Amino acid sequence: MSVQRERYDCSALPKGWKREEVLRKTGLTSGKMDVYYYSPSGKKFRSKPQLARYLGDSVDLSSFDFRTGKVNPVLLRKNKKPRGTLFDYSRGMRNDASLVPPIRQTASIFKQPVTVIKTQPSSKVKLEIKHGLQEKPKQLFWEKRLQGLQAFDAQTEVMRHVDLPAALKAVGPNVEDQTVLQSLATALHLSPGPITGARTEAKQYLEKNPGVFVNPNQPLVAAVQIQDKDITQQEERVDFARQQLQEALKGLEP
DNA sequence: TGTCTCGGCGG
DNA sequence: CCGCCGAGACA
Repeated sequence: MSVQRERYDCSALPKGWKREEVLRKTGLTSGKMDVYYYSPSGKKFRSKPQLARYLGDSVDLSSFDFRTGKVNPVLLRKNKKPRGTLFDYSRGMRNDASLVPPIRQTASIFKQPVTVIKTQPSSKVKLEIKHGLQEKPKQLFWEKRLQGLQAFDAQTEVMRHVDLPAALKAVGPNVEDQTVLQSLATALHLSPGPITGARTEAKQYLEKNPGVFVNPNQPLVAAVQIQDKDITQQEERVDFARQQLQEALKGLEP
């Protein structure tokens, strides 16, 4: 009497997974089809979210149509990677709040971030609402939160700390060399503008009043003067690296 | 207690 | 309209 109780293989899913269709026979929703999936171990799944939670990222379900059980190349076209990109650098990246500069916190009653500017003489409060890209406020010395993080290689061995070139001097209270490096690397990675380092002419005031003398958009490193000597030195390094690469490629020839 | 089934909420 | 899930019915 009860129709279609059979579970069929589902080609879009790994081996062993079964798909089942159950027709509703009575009630207001009579005629509606319910679709279920069964894992190789027999666990029943009644929705795509439930399936996705179970499979994690072992199976990409972004183009999987739960209802039909097939891969649907069209329709779910939203999550397309931009073309021309060889690697998706965001894949596998940790969503680690400690690595992200502080973002603007806004009470949920507001529709968008609001900047309050107090004008000096009149002491009148002016509201400025910005549109488009918001400038993220940065906490002073926020890079110090990177302190103590260690890099691991593929074999999960801790990588040796890198020695800082003598020309790179830390700025700020109790900033270690490794923090300078982390701060610098982060700035190169995140900052849209040039990295010049912090101003140093006011170093004696800086630790007393960082709010005035520190530019939070720059890494915690003193401004560096690039000289011709540095440029030629770097050119030599690049030259050397290219030669080594050439040698290595020769070794790969058949 | 576990499974089956339909209702119904919210997108 | 439909995906998803709660919960009643039933064993």
